[in-house]
Amino acid sequence: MSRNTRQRQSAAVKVGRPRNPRIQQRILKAATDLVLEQGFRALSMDAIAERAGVGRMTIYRRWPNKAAVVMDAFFARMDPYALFRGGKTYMESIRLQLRAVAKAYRGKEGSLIRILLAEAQFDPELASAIREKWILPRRRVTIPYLEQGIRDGFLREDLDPNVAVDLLYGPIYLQLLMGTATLSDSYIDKIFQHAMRGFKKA
Amino acid sequence: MSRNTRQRQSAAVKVGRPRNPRIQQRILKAATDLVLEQGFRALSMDAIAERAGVGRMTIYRRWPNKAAVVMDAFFARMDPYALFRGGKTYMESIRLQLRAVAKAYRGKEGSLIRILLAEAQFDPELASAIREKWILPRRRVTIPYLEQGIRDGFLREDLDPNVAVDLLYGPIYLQLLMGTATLSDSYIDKIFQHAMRGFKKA
Amino acid sequence: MSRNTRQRQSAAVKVGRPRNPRIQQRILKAATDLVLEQGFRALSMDAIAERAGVGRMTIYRRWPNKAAVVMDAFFARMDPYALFRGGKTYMESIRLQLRAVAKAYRGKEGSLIRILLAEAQFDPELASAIREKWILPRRRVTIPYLEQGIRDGFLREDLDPNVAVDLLYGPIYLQLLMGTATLSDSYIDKIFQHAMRGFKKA
Amino acid sequence: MSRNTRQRQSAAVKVGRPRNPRIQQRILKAATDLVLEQGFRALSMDAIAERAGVGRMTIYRRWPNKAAVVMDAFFARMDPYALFRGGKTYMESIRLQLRAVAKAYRGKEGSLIRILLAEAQFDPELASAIREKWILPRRRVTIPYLEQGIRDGFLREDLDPNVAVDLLYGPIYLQLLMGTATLSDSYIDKIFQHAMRGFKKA
DNA sequence: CACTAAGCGAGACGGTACGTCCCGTCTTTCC
DNA sequence: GGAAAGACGGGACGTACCGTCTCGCTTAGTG
Repeated sequence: MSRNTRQRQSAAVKVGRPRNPRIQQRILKAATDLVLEQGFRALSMDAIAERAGVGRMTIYRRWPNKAAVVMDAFFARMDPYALFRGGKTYMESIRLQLRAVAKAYRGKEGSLIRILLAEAQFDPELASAIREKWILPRRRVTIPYLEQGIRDGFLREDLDPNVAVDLLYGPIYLQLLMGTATLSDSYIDKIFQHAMRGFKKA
Repeated sequence: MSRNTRQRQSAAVKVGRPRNPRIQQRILKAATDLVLEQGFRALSMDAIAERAGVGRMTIYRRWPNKAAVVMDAFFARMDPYALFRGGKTYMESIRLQLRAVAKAYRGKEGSLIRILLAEAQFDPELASAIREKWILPRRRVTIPYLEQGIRDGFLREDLDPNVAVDLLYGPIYLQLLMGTATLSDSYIDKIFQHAMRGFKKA
Repeated sequence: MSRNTRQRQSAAVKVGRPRNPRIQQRILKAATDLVLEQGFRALSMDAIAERAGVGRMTIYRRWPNKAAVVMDAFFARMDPYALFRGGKTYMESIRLQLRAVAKAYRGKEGSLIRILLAEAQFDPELASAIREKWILPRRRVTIPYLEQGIRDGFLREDLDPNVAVDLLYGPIYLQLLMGTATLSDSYIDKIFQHAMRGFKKA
Repeated sequence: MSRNTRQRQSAAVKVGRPRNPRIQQRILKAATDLVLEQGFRALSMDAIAERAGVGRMTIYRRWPNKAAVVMDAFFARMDPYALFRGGKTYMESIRLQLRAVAKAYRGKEGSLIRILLAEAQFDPELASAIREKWILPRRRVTIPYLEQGIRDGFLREDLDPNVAVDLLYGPIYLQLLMGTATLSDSYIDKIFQHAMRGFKKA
């Protein structure tokens, strides 16, 4: 599986007969554009179909509902960012991964994931899909870094990696959903720094 | 009963002529029950009205949409928890406040606030209402504690109180929305402890 | 009972305690004005009440529904025309009565009676009220004239007075409801003349 | 089957895409049944839709309001009666036409046209539709007969055909709306006879 | 003359129907 | 045989009135 995972199976799209991928793309683009231009409230299946110049059935043949469409639209965009690695050190990799996520969320992907997270509160299947396909993969990459850090004696022995990940990612999602701050790189760096050093004076 | 919430105006309810408060309560109870029993998707104005034994107009006279109803239902329940203080020290107060929020979110209030946060992604007015009336008040209490901690020499001088609050509350909302962990007291304590000490070995 | 029946009991108004007659008039005027200005579709109880500067209950205290209000508004205006007599001969009296009715129907009373006849199709009580209080009184005056005409040898022996009345009044109501002609005096005279002479060449 | 009603377009139904005619019939039948069973007041779009086993939108796609539905239901039933001809003489044809109308009005069609005439008092469009599509066609057939009768020297030279038609049809509508008599064949014959001979003794 | 009973405005209330919008399925027609 | 177009059953929306009710305020009539 290369870094950019070509031939990736779509996240939510129904399987079956091979379907015209051009149409798929038109639909995803239409959905994305509509969300960005008019917000999720204006995102009806009718609207997507009309914008994509497509029959409604053509959408339903591929996705079970509009959340699934948005989810695929999100993954189509997020793929390149997925599981980014590259820092010189473990902790640097974590920081860069945080930055990568934040950068994406600052852009169009932020609008999409916000919708997905919102919809997921009403749709357990969607919730589990997001968790399995988006949230957990990032954790699964991060946690071993932290464990390695502990083994290396760089991080505290009593660090709970799961809790640590929550501390790092929690603020990002808080900002994403509540908009109390911007997900700038410097904000991410502050989160990272504060988490590393702790609040208490040494 | 918190120190400063007497005579509190309902969060979202429209004002105007005096209205029968019993009916208000019946509506909020009906809405809460329906949400908890059947989820937000089953929560229609019709359903609330029928369950409450009330005409639909009676609801619309008070709230502009069903999210506002749920918001008031949430505030009616959360009032006692609001802005809890009581720790012996500043930091203890923060920890207890976190616990109080987590405790509420473990119960029915969690279902309500999840829905509200989700709806808020589609409804800027609701988003700002939640931010102003629920999220920010907690921050406004917490930040002075942190500032005092800095002045007292207990917390690092370069601590950014806003970032610190995000680190403390972010994980709670992450768990609330993603359900990757339970908001147990011990989880809260871990969050608090990790944030205080930092990840790095001293 | 004089010709113009002062102290007339209102047609449909509920009895009971004496009520302020000024208010009654304001309501009837408001109802009439609204019908004439905006048509019956705009005639809601709310609209009448608002226009009359009156509470809705004040109307319901007096009339059971808005048709009854319109009916009283009609009678208040039609009273002077009621059972007009005055021709030198019997047949002349009939003709003048037809003219009087037509004249009223050309004016505001036409709008009111049209509404009443229409509502009466859905409301048997109203139908019978109109029949008893408006239609039949006119017939009861006309038929003896016709019978006298037969006895006098002026009208055919085999004339059926009921059928004859229908022939005279039928066209008026047809025009009122279908608007295929205007209820001018000359139209009435033609009706009368045609009915008297018959279609067939002598 | 009348001479010139083939390919007749439905009276009020909206055009556009071809629609399922079975559904159309189900709707009209449901509407007719409901009117006859429970009266027009019980005739709501909801009730029609439910009775017909049809979504409300399906009705609105075809008719702008319930009066239009009833109008089409009326026309669907009245088509066979339309513009009946068949008497040996002109006057006989007129009489038979009157009888045909009266016969229809004695039955279910009477209930429908009563409702339509009533509604038409509140709905100018409906009024003009009834006038153009139902009332006037009958007049347009009758008047030439009368004119021919005049030319043939059978009817008076000073007969006004329009007035004459009013004399013949007026009583039918008077009875229909006021119910002061039954529209029996013998009543129709009396109307016809009285109109032909006139009231005055020869 | 004050008191009290009612009439009154205002409008909240439970309820029904409206006409619209969208969902997810189905059917028709074209390519 | 897939796709566009859109009709279809269904259900929620938010509005408009209905007819009833409950509030205070005004206003007569009565003791």
